[in-house]
Amino acid sequence: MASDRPTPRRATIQDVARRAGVSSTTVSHTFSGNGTVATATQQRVRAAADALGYRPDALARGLRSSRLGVIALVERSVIDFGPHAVLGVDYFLRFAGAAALAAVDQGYGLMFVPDPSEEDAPMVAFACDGFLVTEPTSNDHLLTTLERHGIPHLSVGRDPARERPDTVVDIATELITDRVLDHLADGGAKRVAVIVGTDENAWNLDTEAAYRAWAVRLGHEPLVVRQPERSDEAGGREAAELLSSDGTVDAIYALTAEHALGALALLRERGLLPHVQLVCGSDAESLRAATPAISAVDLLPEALAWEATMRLLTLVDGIERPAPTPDHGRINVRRTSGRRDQRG
Amino acid sequence: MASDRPTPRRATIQDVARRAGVSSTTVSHTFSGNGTVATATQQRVRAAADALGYRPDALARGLRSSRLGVIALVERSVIDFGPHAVLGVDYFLRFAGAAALAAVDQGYGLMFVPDPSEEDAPMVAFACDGFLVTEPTSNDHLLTTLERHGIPHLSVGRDPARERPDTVVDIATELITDRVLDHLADGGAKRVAVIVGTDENAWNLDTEAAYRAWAVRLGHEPLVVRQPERSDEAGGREAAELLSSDGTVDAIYALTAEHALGALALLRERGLLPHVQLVCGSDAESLRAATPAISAVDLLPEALAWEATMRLLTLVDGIERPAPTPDHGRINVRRTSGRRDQRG
DNA sequence: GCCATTGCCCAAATCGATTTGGGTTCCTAC
DNA sequence: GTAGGAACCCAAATCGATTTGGGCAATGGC
Repeated sequence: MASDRPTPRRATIQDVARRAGVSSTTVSHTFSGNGTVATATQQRVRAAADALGYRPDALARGLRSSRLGVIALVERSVIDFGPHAVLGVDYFLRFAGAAALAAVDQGYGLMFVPDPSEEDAPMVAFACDGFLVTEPTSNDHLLTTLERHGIPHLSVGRDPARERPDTVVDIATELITDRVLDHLADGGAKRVAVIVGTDENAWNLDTEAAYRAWAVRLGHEPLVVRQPERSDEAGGREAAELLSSDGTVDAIYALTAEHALGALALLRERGLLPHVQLVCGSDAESLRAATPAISAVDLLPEALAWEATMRLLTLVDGIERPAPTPDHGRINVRRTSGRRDQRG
Repeated sequence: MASDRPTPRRATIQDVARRAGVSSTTVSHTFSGNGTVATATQQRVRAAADALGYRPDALARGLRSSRLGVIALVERSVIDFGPHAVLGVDYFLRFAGAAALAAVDQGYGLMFVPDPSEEDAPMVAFACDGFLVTEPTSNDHLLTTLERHGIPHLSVGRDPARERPDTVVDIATELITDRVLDHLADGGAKRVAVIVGTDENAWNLDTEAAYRAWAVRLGHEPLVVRQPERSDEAGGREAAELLSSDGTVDAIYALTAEHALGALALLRERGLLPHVQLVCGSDAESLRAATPAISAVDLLPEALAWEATMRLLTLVDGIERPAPTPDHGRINVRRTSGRRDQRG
């Protein structure tokens, strides 16, 4: 049904060679820069190529050089939970979009793939030149496979069970956590509690660790509530209920947007605003649109994606690329946190 | 730097053939089902393949059969405006995620690409077996190229300047528009106005057309405000200001989430809620989280993506696939619309 | 004048699969 | 007993590029 049209066969390198009156080797050299080709000949070749609308076949080229020109993006949460169940939606789209743009900027394509080590994964997944894995889980199976096969890869956020900082894009969780906590203290908080998720990823674990260290440093009694990521707003509400019943908590740091929204709803009902501060660990549209707008950490997925893509490509083709921005996580201060005289 | 490890060369079909004591032809036939291979031989081949961890090389296979096993997704808005400027964020991620899952489900990969007809596009973009183009613009250049080359493609939403319904996934804009308008009328609206975008895509144009037809049918005077998509909330606010100054408008249908949010802000300030109803044409987290929560059309991107992917794959490989759901657009009624006795 | 170098170009091998076009056997039917 | 067909297997061509290993002039150095 698709192929009954008189599809005009794409021009090959042979066609160009014939038309320019040279060998295919010369055509190849003209475009790749290998070998030496007289200027006049080059012009003839290019003219012929233009006339025929020649574009080299990525597959044939890839077969020979074993480089396809595509990197793979494996977004754990999206793959595992399905697109409609993704938390912090903005983060993953922004990451994927920016990574795609960055890859394209360097002449590569970006492929969205499931875990290629699974049996039913499309074979082409394995043909990718490198892999970007967001939020690896503990002892991530895919990372193990990639390591064993010597395939270039980078994880965004570390695998908590792994010690390979050379293949990790640091999301600076400790730094960010400290910043948020200091910000809350600066806003007058005497007792900060945190709501983290239950997935075994570095974000959850490192946040909790950094929080405990901070609390110890300041002589606070740590107070951590763990709620499954998928418990959504109900989970956040529940956690906040627990925390507010404590009576001493005057600031909450919730990692996921859903939990923060749930917490906000409860705080509002109980009339605890603006006394209790609230900051969310991953910014999202929904936080900005909430009433009152919730302060949140912008994880800067674009910057992260750009850095990750560039570093991965260097791993892939050995070409050094401009250093990425060292920026990491910025607090968007809204109505639910900050100095007392400035909040609602 | 990446290749100094003693990468164990991947097993080829020759290796398997040697180990099983057969020719490579037989190995190929064993896996493809072509030709005839004795059961005993098949077992030997499979055993050898397993032992060597053989997986066919997608590139080599693709070169011969000119089918890579990858479909391309071109999301116009994301490509053109960049990931952080995307309107209706949820829609595009949900679409991309669902399309990726659907493709994977059928053994294909999904590649995120920029317009491959551009000069600087990665060559591999052209190697894809089929193309999904969301929200084509008027006289979309890419669609023209694909048509000319006879490459299977589908657009989600029609190109307003084109008459090729066979390559379009219908987003049922007329139907949805009627539903929304009826819903508003049902909620008591006597005069409905719409805020549409200025991009020349079918969504904007068809919505306006359907609205005008509806207004004529009911004897209303049509009232349309066009605001650039990128004017964001300020644009929505401005439009709403214009509309409310009219005095007779008691319902607004705004297509983009940003415009709806801007409109809401203004209505709230002017104390026009709940007298003036408000519905948004594309659901998003931010609408749900707004106060009061804004009614909106869920365009069901997952269903759309699933249908589009399946239809495209049928175009690609000729294999008929299960019929998609005929469902299109569902109104999530929240606080800003509906029967008077049920709203805030 | 001769050898070495450089510039320019090409034929053939290669990448790893699929597909074509036969070859063997072996069985059945007449 | 032999022709015709399955059943089974393989060598070689093919896909469209890159890469290797020369070949042939013209140039330069001695």
